[in-house]
Amino acid sequence: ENIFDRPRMAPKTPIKNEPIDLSKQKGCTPERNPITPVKVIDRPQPDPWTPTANLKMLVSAASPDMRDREKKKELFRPIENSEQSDTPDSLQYDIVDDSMVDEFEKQRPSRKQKSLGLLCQKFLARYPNYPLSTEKTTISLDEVASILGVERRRIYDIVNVLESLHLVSRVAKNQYCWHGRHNLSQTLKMLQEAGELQYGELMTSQHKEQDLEDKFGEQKKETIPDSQDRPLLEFSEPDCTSASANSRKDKSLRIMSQKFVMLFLVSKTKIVTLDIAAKILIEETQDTVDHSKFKTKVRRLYDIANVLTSLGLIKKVHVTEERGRKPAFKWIGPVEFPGKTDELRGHSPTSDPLPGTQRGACAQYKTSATGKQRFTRHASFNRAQPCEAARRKVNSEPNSPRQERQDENCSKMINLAAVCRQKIEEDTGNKACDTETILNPSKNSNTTLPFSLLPVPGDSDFCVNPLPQAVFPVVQADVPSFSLPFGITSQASHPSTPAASKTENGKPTLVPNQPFLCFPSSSLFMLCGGLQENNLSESLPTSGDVGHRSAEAQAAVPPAGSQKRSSHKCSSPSAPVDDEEPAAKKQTLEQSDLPLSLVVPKKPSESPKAEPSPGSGCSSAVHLEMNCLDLASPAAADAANKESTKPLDCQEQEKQNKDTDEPSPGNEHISKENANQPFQPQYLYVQPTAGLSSFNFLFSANQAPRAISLAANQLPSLSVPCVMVPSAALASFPLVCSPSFTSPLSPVPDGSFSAAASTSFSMSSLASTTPVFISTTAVVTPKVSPAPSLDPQQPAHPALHLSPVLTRSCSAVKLDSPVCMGHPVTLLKLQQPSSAPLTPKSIRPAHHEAFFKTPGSLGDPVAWKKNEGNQTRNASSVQRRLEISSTSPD
DNA sequence: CACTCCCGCCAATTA
DNA sequence: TAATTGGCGGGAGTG
Repeated sequence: ENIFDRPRMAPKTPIKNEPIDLSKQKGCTPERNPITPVKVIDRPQPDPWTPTANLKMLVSAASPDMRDREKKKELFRPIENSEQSDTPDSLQYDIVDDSMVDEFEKQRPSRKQKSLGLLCQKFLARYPNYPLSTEKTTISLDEVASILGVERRRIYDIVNVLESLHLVSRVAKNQYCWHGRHNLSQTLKMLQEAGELQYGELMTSQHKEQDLEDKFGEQKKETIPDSQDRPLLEFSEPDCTSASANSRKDKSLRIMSQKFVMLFLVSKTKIVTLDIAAKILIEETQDTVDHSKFKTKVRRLYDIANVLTSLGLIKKVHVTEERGRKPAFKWIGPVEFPGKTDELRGHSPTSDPLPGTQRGACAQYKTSATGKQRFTRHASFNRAQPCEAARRKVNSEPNSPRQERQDENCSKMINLAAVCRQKIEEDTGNKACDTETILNPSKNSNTTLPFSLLPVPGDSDFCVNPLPQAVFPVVQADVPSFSLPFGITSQASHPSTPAASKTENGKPTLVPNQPFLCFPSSSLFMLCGGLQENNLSESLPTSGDVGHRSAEAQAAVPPAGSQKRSSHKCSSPSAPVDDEEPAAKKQTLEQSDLPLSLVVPKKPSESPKAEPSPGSGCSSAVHLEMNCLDLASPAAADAANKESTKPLDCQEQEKQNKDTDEPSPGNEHISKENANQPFQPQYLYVQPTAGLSSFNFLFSANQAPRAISLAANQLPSLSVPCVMVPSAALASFPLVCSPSFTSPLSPVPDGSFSAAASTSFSMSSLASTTPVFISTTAVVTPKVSPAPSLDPQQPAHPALHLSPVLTRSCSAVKLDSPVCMGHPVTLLKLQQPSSAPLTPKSIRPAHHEAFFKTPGSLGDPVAWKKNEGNQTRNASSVQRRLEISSTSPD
């Protein structure tokens, strides 16, 4: 809307909003400026000051001015309104009926028009969900405020929440960097983990009965008044370094936002009532339970909820309890995050492929394990290192205030994550086992994990280890031979493919299709999505799809969806996806899920391929998400979407569009937008397994427009979009990256999109690579000479886990594929979604950073950070999964 | 009247 | 010290 308006506005009066805008605009944004005048003009001048204002504005577009204008605005408003105005918003641009319009519209933009939610949508509309890695979009608060016609204060409300989810990071003073949803799954995953630690208990109990409140209250106070809370808090903050510091921080909207999200992620029902949330969030605890405090908290929660709603992560619902109906919000975002992210860990310092510089860039990302990464605002670059340290330790010391805090938080997060991981590891023994979670994960995987790979069989170690530290490593492990199931791919594709593709949202298609390759030892992975993906598809069996969907439904509501899921699950092992819980339903996830499920089925098929040997092979499931990457192709996406699935994350927004395919899901889901992205092809992800160090990924991402195109061209020959190569491998192989790329590559991958880079990669890689890769599909592979390398059968290694999540996924896998179970099957899943891509993170960051900061600061930290970034990106991209179970091919 | 939540004062932080 | 951030809560719009 805004966009549209703008144009018009410019000329005229644009803006709906208020004069303010105009004024601002004038000053600020040149863009519009052109006309800006209008308002002024129009308005009668409102004021004397106008002139002045103008001057000021002109003089400085700067923020200060902005403010003034705000004040002025106020003045103006009346004027404007009276004048013409316009309708503010959208109403109509046309003022055709001036009279009518003016009167009505102008008057009031109505409160709704000014709502934070709407504002947030406008804000989000300005940036792509999955920006190319290469681009780093910077957001100028003043500019945005002026463009959107609101005071800066409001922008802070939005940005703070977005920052809590890592969709943006603060770069400098009035500047934020837009990251998009690439990292969203990771972030969510982290939050979920953290939330489980902190709130797990509560939620569980609470959920059961919805009355969380009551119980809640009780529990909280009794049991843990603090304990529970605290964790989080701490989480967020390190030690508390200073109480003082805390004070503000703690309350911070950011933290509240994270906690709020955690509640959803932890909640089985995925529904959280405001009052409960408020109670929980009032850390203070019991003491002050003041009513006023509660009230304030609720206000803030509304603010947060509005933003989250705009992001498509939650939706407003009402819970009717005995007492009556209460306002509540339901999580409709992705539920599972498979991949989790180990990203952080993954990167080991040394290994990082990334160059220091890049890292610096990455710094923003800081990756912490999960999401923490926040970047610190400005300096983050530097911080990268610290982060790492922090993550290890948990608390980082605060260096600078904010950053520190963030860092701290991160660190806490990290710590938590670490803990989780450890647990996982421990569990690992089971490795595969982990089941439950896993299951979910699987579904989720899309979302979350971009890549989760699970190694199944043999790799337990891998899996495990990886997590803890570097996630990636796993991969490295050895996968001796990697097996790729090319065949699989193909197989998969056949059958369902078509259907699948469509069915789902498309997104999957890719995934399934994708060929994935693993190299055993060397560890290479490739993922391909084909452009074609659709076709290819391997689609998994449809059923899978179904499952997904159902899953979605389930997630949200057990009832409807669940069945399906379960069934699916049951039915097909592969389906792992489903998790039970799904509560997850998160749409996004769900969406993802769907795809997954699709995938899943395939998996089986795949598996055969994959499967390498148990031990040896890696089985991993990788999920890739592809984000749509691009949004660019929305259209496509849309089209695709419908069915396709996938894209999920990215698309959540889109989701809506889509509709849900499924019935059940339908409910809410609609949102799924997933779809779209599907087309996108693939993503390349490189997982770093070893935290990068070990692997390099290459993605081709089709997705990106560019990429795609390229990919297409080039790829065609190849089917594979992505390839992963272990670092070692790289070394060995020339192809990997061109030298130059190498390092970059890794990063790139995620970025995949990043267009250029990735592209290049692909290309280059392709060319060179040949040796290396793998394509999944036969077709694809053509070039693949490498195939040989592949060894399909060889076991792949699973191992890529990145994050704990991964682990889960792994487990899930197991579950899923019972089939597999016996065998050492390996599964590969790729999730595109955000999560997976751990590796990627690094990549992205790099990009970003590079652009921005880069300066020296980059240093090491950067590298890993980059990784994170990359991952993120990856995640965002559409997810796709491939699963392969070695064993069960068909 | 209850639910939402906009608005913007003003303090904490930063630069 | 000035500017940027952002907590906070009054109170208005909605239903």
